Amino acid sequence: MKIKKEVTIYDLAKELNYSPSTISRALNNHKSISKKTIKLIKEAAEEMGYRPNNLAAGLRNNKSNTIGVLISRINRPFMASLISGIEETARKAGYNVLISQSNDKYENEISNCNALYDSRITGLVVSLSMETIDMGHFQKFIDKGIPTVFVDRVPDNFNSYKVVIDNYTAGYSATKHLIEQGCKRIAHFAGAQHRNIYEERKKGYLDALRENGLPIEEDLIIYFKTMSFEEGDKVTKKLLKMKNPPDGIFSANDTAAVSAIMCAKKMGVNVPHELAVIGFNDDPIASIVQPSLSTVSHPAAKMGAISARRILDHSGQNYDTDLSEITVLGTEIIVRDSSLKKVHALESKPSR
Amino acid sequence: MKIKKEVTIYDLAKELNYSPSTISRALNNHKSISKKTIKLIKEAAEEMGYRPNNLAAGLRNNKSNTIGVLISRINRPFMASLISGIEETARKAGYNVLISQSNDKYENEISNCNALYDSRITGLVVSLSMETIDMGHFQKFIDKGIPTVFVDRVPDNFNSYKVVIDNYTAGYSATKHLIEQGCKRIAHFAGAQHRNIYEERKKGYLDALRENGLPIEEDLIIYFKTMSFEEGDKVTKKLLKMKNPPDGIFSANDTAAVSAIMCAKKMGVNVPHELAVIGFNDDPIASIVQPSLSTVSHPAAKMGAISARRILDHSGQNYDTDLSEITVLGTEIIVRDSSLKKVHALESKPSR
DNA sequence: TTGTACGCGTTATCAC
DNA sequence: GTGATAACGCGTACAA
Repeated sequence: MKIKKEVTIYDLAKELNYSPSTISRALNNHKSISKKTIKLIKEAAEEMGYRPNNLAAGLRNNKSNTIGVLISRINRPFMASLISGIEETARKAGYNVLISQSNDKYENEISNCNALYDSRITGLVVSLSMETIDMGHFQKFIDKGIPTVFVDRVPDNFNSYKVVIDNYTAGYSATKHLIEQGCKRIAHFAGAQHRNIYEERKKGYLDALRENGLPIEEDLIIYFKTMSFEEGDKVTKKLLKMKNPPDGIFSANDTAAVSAIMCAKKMGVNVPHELAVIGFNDDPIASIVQPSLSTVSHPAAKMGAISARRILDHSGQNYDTDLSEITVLGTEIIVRDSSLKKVHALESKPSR
Repeated sequence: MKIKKEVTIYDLAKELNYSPSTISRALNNHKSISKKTIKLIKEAAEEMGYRPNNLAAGLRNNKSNTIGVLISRINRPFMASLISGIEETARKAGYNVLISQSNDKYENEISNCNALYDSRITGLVVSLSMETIDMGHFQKFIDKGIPTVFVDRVPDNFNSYKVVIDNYTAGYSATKHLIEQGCKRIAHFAGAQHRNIYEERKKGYLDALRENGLPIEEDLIIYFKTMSFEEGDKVTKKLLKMKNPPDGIFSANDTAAVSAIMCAKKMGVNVPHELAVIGFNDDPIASIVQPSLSTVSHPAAKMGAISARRILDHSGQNYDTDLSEITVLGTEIIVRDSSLKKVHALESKPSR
């Protein structure tokens, strides 16, 4: 099979009797080229099947119009939506998106960092792996003035752009909601505490208890390792077998919350009346489980879009590393059936 | 903020009193360089913070060690897992992954195709948009010898690598399963028929009915536009209000199947006894809904891995466009509660 | 408004 | 085992 030769600006130049520079300028809508010439050249380019070579342009400009994304795992609803938001925004601006997943391993995060750096990405969007504590591998991006945006799982000891939700307030509100529903002994499914999103959610939980005169019981705070369905199932079983079981659960993610609901049902514990549950993220499963799971909305796609925006807005300018701008997005408590102990005036509660 | 200058092989050359070519060769483990020199140079590179420039290497070699991915939407469980599989395989081989989503629009697919082409990707993995009929925009990849792999939603009028599941057999088996459970009037939620995955599933459904002596009723075959939850809800309501409603549903995706279950419950129709339901994909919601949804497994991550493999295996070699190798993966019927009319000897049915 | 000439960082080819 | 050189395709300073 014969492989067709690439059409370059030189071919166009020869064909149209222009110099390569004129071609280049025309294709980039340079102001010094007349509209007419631009049109002529672009049409010829189209016709001859010319396609720009991003590699060459990137080498020349020392940047590739590519946003790098470094996350833990793609196949999680939150992450997929995050990427989707990034991609959409980037694409509209003519940028490409390079993705890599760390699988929550520190080592992978480092090597992926390098791979992305080697591709001379224009900017980087990161959601830290569970393991990551040291941030040294990100320094080279800062040093080279490559805008770096941390999303959701952000570091607290590293100066850079950050896009987060107000985890503290969300945790507080979720807990408060359970209290308002009449819960007296609320358990908390907590994530790894060195990832500050989980720490903040727990702080909100603790403060909500305190401010409402409820005692804090260490037994009711469960520190999860993975927050998986299996882990949630095991933990819930244990909790419900206590002599004095909790009457509410605030889980830091939906997966564990859903497992709690299903476990409770299996054990004959009524949700929400004997056990009210609220999760976090608003994953699709939250509206499918029955009773449907109350949860905290997590604007994943929006966070992705904002992160991409941060990078695009830097395009060309120098990157001021002293500026550590933090964007904090609000969340909303989504009340469904799993926490509705009191029957309100509401006739029907939309489950979706 | 000062931006650090890039360290290049020239800097290394000057520092170590070698020529740039030797540095380049050493970094690429060229056989003609002694182990000792290689070690020396690599250590110095590490120490001086050298990082290769993929753009330059890509320009020189006319390929970028990057796999391009073109799909409809990232935030669908199947697609996210597919990408995850591609990324994992690519990463291990030192390749990057560039993603783009068409949002099921033909126009977007074309422009994304161009964007990926412009980045001189090594290979392309595609799952077609719902709208796509004409395949012209993929021709340039073939012409240039860039291996192109179609996954799941593949064309039938275009010669190239394809990775699919056996949709016909899956559709047949799913329907057969419902028949074995005693269903006599089985409805089918069908996807857009010009996407052959849906056409095949329907064919399997039809043949299963025929071969088991059940009549085919056009009223029971519903052609969906989006296969969304809302659409499924509406359709199910209508079906169940028929004078002679179906006693089974085979849905071409899980989302619509789950909506059918939830709709039936709302209307007081017992699932599975009055209405057995089986879906397709094994999305997370399938094991959460109650009764849990029987479905067809869809090895998304594996399909991604295989697609990436196809491309990697071509690395360097010429691409034989006459070879249209099709990889067909098997599927499995996952029996859960939504289709279990007959109580089998099984004591407990794992819901997950 | 357009052309000339050079360099971005790398690697393959040829020479020694 | 190593060095010199050209070339990949493009963008831009400088010149005209």
